[in-house]
Amino acid sequence: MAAAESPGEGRMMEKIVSLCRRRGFLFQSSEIYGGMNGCWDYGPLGVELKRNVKDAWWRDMISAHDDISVLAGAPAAFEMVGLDSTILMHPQVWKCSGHYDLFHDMMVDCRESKKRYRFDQIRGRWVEAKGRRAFVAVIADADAEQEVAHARAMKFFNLRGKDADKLVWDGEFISLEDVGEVEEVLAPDAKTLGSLTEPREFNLMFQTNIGAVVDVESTAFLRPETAQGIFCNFKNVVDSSRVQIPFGIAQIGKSFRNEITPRNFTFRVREFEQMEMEFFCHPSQSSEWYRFWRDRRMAWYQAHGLSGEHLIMREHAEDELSHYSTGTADIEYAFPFLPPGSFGELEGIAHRGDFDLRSHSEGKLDPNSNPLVVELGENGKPKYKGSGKDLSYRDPVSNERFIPHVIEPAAGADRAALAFLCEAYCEDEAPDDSGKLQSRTVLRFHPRLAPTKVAVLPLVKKDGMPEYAQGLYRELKKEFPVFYDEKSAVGRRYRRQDEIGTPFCVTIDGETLSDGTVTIRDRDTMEQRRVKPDEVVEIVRRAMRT
RNA sequence: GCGGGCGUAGCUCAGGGGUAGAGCGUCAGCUUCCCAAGCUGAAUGUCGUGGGUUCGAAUCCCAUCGCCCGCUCCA
Repeated sequence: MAAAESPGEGRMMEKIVSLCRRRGFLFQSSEIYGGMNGCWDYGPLGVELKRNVKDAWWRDMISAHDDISVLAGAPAAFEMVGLDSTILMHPQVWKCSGHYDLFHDMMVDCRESKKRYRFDQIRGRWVEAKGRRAFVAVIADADAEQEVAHARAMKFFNLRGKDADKLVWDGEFISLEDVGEVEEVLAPDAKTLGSLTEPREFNLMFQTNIGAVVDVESTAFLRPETAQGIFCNFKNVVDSSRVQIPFGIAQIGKSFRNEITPRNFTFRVREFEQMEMEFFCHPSQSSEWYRFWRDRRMAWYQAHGLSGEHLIMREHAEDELSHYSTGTADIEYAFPFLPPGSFGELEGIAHRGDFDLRSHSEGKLDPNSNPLVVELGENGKPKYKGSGKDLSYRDPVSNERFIPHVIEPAAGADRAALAFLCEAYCEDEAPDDSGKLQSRTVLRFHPRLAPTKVAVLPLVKKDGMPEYAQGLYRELKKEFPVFYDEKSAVGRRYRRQDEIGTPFCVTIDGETLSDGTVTIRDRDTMEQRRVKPDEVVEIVRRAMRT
């Protein structure tokens, strides 16, 4: 096999996007109406791929999890349960989770410098010179803002150092929010006045209204992450399911973020599917559990085909972490659309301490406080009131009552599917029937992720081969997604299956009719061997399991 | 949101004011006992969308939507 093209080279991503469309993995949403930015539909093969990704995750997290053994690397045995919470939740959820503040900003654009600023972050001071008045805006730390403003004012009024006393400052530094005269503002990176646009609202959460009456009281948000549905149900799950700490609650579902610039195929989109798990444990063991989940999640991607150097784990440096967290790691993949050497996030594994449960109980905590305290509003009361419900946990053995710490592996299902797709994409060469090398496109999916597991092909369309093949097709179809194809030359049919990543092709030939054996062809090696038809199920099953 | 590039058949693209082309793919048939481009035949587009200029627009102009790249933003 000749050298395969690796991601990052050439027009790799264009080829993948083209293949996805041509073969029915992904289509642009609402395409017949011109498309919708940041929205993609999964076609017949794509939906199978993505569902296989989610199934593999769910199996690993929930249905195949062994509650009673102590897994390698784990501090103890643990339980796992699932959940499916709603997309619409009480508006207070997002205030206490921090999303409301984080995702809700007024922004201004500078027409001159093309930069965009958060409206509340721009401060400045009125100054007068040469009979003109200007509001010199800066983005700087409080102790440096006068220095920066002075330098900019000098430059703006075209003054020399000795004329510094001609600058007449008027008043103290104030926020741009308190300035009405937009046309007299010198934007932080501009040389002329009045280059800033009016402040515009940027809401990264999708807003809607509950009920038919539209008013402020009815405003609701589409969830920007699934995790909060888990935190809000923590008590319900504990009270109803007999789980004991340590345990995890997992959920797969759609989330929505009104990204300003959706880009890079399905990597940054406005509607996406998450696979999230919140793992609740005793604070004294949380660091061990963090390391366990971090390594386990990495191993999951590797086991499903991202085994090469395109996958990395990036541990956040100490100074990137919130003080209440003992660790955060991103699992990242070198997507072909990224510059060489850069990686895009597939999953974040975060040690979140007791931040979330306490915020939903006491009121939104100030993430910068240490120890964590409730963030206060201007009136000295909690900025966002919590539920007031006790979300602590009583250990039934020791009787100790504590607020559990949380380890959160949060993965993107669409991003994972895209990474598996990119990693699987491969162009190699294979000889045609005259021995000449021809290019071959093949998706080397892990058999568990492949949309179709087996193709059944009668070698020629005569001598009873189709009938025999159809019988085998029906038999295999009881177990897996199987494809039957009797059209055109067998070589071409092999290539078609390679291109959609079908791991096995079973061919019925003249020998089948005399001795009852079929050939099974391996997608990656293109080697075939003769087996009994009833062995096929076991071969495929085994490949999917490993 | 800003700047640049691009939208013609399922895909890759050619054409550049006078009523739409190629290759591949697809489909049908033939051939074929193992790795796509053998043979024969067929289908397919209001040239992204809307408007304007013109006797006439895929072609020129404007707007809009989408894609790609760079900024910006975002985890």
